Order: sequence, then structure tokens, then C-alpha cells
Amino acid sequence: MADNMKDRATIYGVAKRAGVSLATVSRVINGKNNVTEKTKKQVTDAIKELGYRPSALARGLATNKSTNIGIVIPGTNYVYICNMLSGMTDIAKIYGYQTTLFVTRRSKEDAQKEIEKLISSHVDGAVIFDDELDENEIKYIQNYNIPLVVIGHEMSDERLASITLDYKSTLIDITKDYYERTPDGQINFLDITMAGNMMDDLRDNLLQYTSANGKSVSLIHSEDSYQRLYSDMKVYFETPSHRHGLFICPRDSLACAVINAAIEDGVKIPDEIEVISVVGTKYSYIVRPQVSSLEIDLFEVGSIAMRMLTKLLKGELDQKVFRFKSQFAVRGSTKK
Amino acid sequence: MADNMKDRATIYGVAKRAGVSLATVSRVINGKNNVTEKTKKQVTDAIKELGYRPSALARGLATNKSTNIGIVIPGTNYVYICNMLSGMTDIAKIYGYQTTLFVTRRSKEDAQKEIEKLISSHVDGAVIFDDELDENEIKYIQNYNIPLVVIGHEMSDERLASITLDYKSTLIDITKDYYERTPDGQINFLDITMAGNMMDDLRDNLLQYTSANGKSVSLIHSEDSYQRLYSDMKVYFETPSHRHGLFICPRDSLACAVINAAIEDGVKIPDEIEVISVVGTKYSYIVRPQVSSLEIDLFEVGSIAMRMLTKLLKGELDQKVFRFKSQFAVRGSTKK
DNA sequence: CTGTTAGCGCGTTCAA
DNA sequence: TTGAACGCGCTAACAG
Repeated sequence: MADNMKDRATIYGVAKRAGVSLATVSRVINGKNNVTEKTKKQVTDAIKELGYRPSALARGLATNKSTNIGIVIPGTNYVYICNMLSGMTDIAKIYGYQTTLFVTRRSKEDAQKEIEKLISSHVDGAVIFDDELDENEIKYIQNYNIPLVVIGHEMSDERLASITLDYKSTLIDITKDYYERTPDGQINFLDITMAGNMMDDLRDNLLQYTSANGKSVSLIHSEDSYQRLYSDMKVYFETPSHRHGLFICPRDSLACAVINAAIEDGVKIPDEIEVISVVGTKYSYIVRPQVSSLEIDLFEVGSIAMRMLTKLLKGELDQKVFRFKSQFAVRGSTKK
Repeated sequence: MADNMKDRATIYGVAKRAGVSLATVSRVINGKNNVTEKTKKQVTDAIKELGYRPSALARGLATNKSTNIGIVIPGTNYVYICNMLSGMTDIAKIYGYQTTLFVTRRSKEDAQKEIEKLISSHVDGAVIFDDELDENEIKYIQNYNIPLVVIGHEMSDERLASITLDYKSTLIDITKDYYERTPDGQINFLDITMAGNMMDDLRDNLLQYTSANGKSVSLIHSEDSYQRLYSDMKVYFETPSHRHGLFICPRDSLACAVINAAIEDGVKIPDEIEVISVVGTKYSYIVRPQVSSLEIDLFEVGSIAMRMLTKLLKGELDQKVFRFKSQFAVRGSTKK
């Protein structure tokens, strides 16, 4: 490579150096086989000497393909999201795509801004996992003909596929089972602010089911912070009447906050209280006592989403809706 | 030509609709103030009617800026990496940058491939946190004039800044302290395959220090998997002579594997064995017993890295090397 | 097999 | 204040 690389070499420079036209250079770097070995070598030599790398920007503009796919997520601070992200990036790489992140931070406004960026960014497609966005907004993106895979809503169209995550029915099953074995049981739902639409739906669905069955769920409000919930619960369990029931928590770390606070207040688990985590990750079996949780392999969800998208891009996707149902993993924090 | 863009309006369409030239449209969308209110309105109306969104690709080609910055990381499966990623994306968003991911999967070959993609991708700059890459490879990227912030190596140049993470000296302090209070102590280092250069350096540095002081460290080889290490350690602790010493683990979850295996084998913590995690995350204080760990706020590292990069892009960065020293957080898994 | 030419969508002179 | 023309780096016809 040349020492002086102040200006990046372009296809013109390579053509000139190799003594051929730029069309020939283009053929070589794109692996078209109608080029003589000899001229091919001239070109590759020139490329090496100049340290030439094609500009993805110019290429994208010319081909109307960016080999770039957008990923819309609320953030990268939760383990389950990162597992999913990991699945996506793995598969994207296999198919030769780059991924660019559009982080929405659990705010509707922010989500809409990011969507605008997504549209401008000229990605070849996108995977959306963000429950701030409703179906209308998804369809809005569709106006720009961006192939989409949506996680969390069931929708499909010519260039739109989706994956649903069913925590709802599993949670109802658990509830049913809980009341059967504990007729006088008490269910407590950790109602975390800004937990997202999915959690809100889950809560509402639970409330509806229980009230239809003559039971009542008590909501415990707190914030999405281990520390905060932990100290809240330390106080909570000081009240003797609070030391029983089933506690439903959105995520592992919040379930741990409840469990740790309970234990330190002398509450027996699972004898006095039971705890489950809705979105289980590996930490639910790492901590002690282990946390019973609803599980969906989110790494797999991520990989399948990305695989669906690559097929969608080729127009080869037939099954446009994919459903994941969570499995209840019974562990030490519940009796059954 | 892909049918992807069949309906998408371009700047020409807007110009036509508004009855002006495309230069005027360009002025409007870029907020230049030398446009009459009246024509401005014509243009913005046309934009709304057509749902026009400028193409970042074309814009990037014309301006030689992509408003896109690259992030090179080994993966998104570890909590500490995701914390850092989170810090980066937060700040990038504030400064109006998109982020595209280059995932290297802890393989040298893969890392080099991703670097090539990074160069082609025409990002305005990049943050690199990947200890597979050595300094020569960083300099190679520099040939392409891509402003860089490197995490983990101390280097600096006109368009290169760096952040160092000092776990080394803290670990040596801990070691020193351990031998002082436990003269006949035994240090065990969990030597995980593919843990990366940083961990290898840490191990070598520890071995060097201890041997220089007439002590010896025993290496326990295992793989980067909680499950695997857990079962390995369950067997390990069955041997009575193994039930003592200080165990140094790369990450929280691996420390938990050691701790859980030990406890289930009847080993007392911290009385018989002590355990520390090198890279501590919030899980080190969530689990019980809590894990003593070396801590650096990686969210902050990520945000500072990104902030440095944005300044570097403006040529306003003076302090080009930033050092983070880990703090030893003493918790229940060690005596002191 | 190779070169010429015309775009891809946009920013930016330079005139008017 | 506005418009015409050119260029960013590359691909894709179409000729030869």
C-alpha cells in the first residue's frame, strides 16, 4: 500500500494505474468472470498498490442496495435485548449485511424520530423490536417500501413479516394453576413505570382474567431499577400481611430485587412468597434461589427474525408469521 | 433496478411539484436561510405531499460525510459490552450520528474482515473495543483517514485517541494484599479459552508478579460457558485439597459458576475459598453471596469514548488519552 | 473481452 | 433569491 493515503483511492485511480477503463475495474472487484486473467492481475495489483477499497456509499447509490439492515430496539441495557441483538448480528453477518442501530429509549417521540432516520438511512430492510411503535407506525414505514420483520406484533404483508412472543397465555396458565393449588392465594404484579406496551398488555390481560374469575391482583408500583425496587421491597415486606402471595416481575434482575429483599426481611421462599420472572435469561438459573421464569430463547428469535428478513429481501419467504410461546421453567422461587 | 424505490420521491420530484429547481429544495432541507418564505412553503408543502425523505446515501456521497459512526466489538452477549455499547449509542444519538456494528466474534480473521468492511462503509469515525486487534492493525485503519477512538490500547495521533482500562494494577494490589493476610494462600486463575488478549495479558502479568515473589498461581482451564464451568467446578471441589484459595474469574457469571459449585459441594465462602470477578457488572451485587469484583463503569467508558470521537471529528479533542482504573469492590465472596 | 456513456440522489459552485 | 451545471464514486447498459 502506498504511504501517502491522504486521499482515498477511487475506482478512477485504479483504472488509470492499471491502464484500463473503470468498467473493467468494476468487473474485477465485483467478480464478473468476463475478464482476462492478465488484465485482472493488472487491476488487482493496482488495487493493492493503492490500497483501494470500494465506497459502499457510491455503490449503494448506484445499485440502490446498501447491504445494510436497520435494527430498531429500545436500548442495549437489558440482557434479553442483547441476546436478541446477538442473534440478529450473527445471521446478518452470514448473509453479508451490516447492521445499523436505531435506539428508541422507550419513548414514543424518540421512536418516531428514529423511524425517520431509518427511512432516510436507505437500509435494505429492518427488524423492529420496539413496543412503543403501534401497527399504524409500522405501516407508515411500509409506505417507503422497506422490507420489515416486526417482533411483538402479528402482522404480515407483501414485504412485512412478523414474530410474536407469547408470554400471555403462559402467564394465564400459571395463574390458573396457582389458584388451583392455592385457592386463597394473592397475586402481586410488579407494575414498573415505562416497562413498555408488552408489559402493560400483560398486566391488563392478567387483571381481566383474574377479575373475571373473582380474584384480584394487587399492583406494586416501582421503577425499573434493581436498587430502587430492592429498597422498596425491603420496606414492603416489613408489613406482616405482605409476607405471602405470588410476585410476578418483568425481568430477572427485578425478580432478584424482590427475592433478596424478602430473604433479608426473613421471608421464606417459596414457602411464604413465590416469585416469577416474565422474561427469563440465563441469570434466572445463575442466582440462588433460582428464579422460576417464562422463557423464550431470544437469541433464536433474533436469528430467525434476521433469517426471515434475508428471505423477504429475496422474495422467498413463505411463512410470514412465526410464533414463539414461552415455556414456564419451574425453579426454586416457586413451589411448583 | 430494485423495485424498492418505485414510489420513493426524490429531490427532483419535490422540485417539480413545488415548481422550483432542485437547488432550492436542497437549500430548504438543509436550512439555508437565503430562501423566501413563500417558496420555502411551496417546497415544504411538496415535501409533505410526496412524503419525501432525503437519501442519506446520496447525501453522504455528495458531502463525503455519512453521519454514521462504526462500532467494533466482539459481540453483544456479555453484559459489560452491552453497557458500553449503551453508553456509545446514547451519546452518538445526541450528536446526531447513527451507529453501525462490526462484530468480530473473538476471532482474528473475523476481526480483519470486519475492519475491511469498516473501511468500505465510509463511516465518519469509529470506536474500537476489540482486543483481537493489535496496534499495527489499528494503524492500518489510520491509513484510510478514519478518526478512531480505541479502547484498551494506549495510542494517540492526529486522528486517533484512546481509553485504557486498568485492571492490571488493581489485580496486583489485590494479590499483594491477599498474600499479606494469607501467607500460605493459593491463587487460582480461571484460564478461559478465547477470553481475549486482555485476559491473557492479565494472566501473564499475574504469573510474572507471583513468580517474582516466590509464589505460584495455578491455572484452571475451562470454557466460556456458565454451565460448563459450573460442572467442571463441581468435580473440582470434590477433591479436598482444592477446597481453599482465591479464585480469580474473568466475569460475573463465571464467578457465579465457581461460587455455586463450591456451595453445593459444601465449600464455605469466603471462609474456605474466596472468589473475585475481574469485570464486574451489576450482577455482582445482585447474586448471593455478592461477588467481590474489579469495577469500571463501562457505560461511562462508552459515553466518553463516543464523546471523544465527536470532538476528534471536529478537531477539538486535546486530551487524547483517557485512563480508567478499576476499583476493587469488596463483597461477600472475599474476606477483605 | 473491453471501453464509453449515462445515470443513482444530492450538495455546491457560479451566474443570472 | 433562484437556477443550471457539475461532481461525489460506482454500476449497468450498450457498443465495439
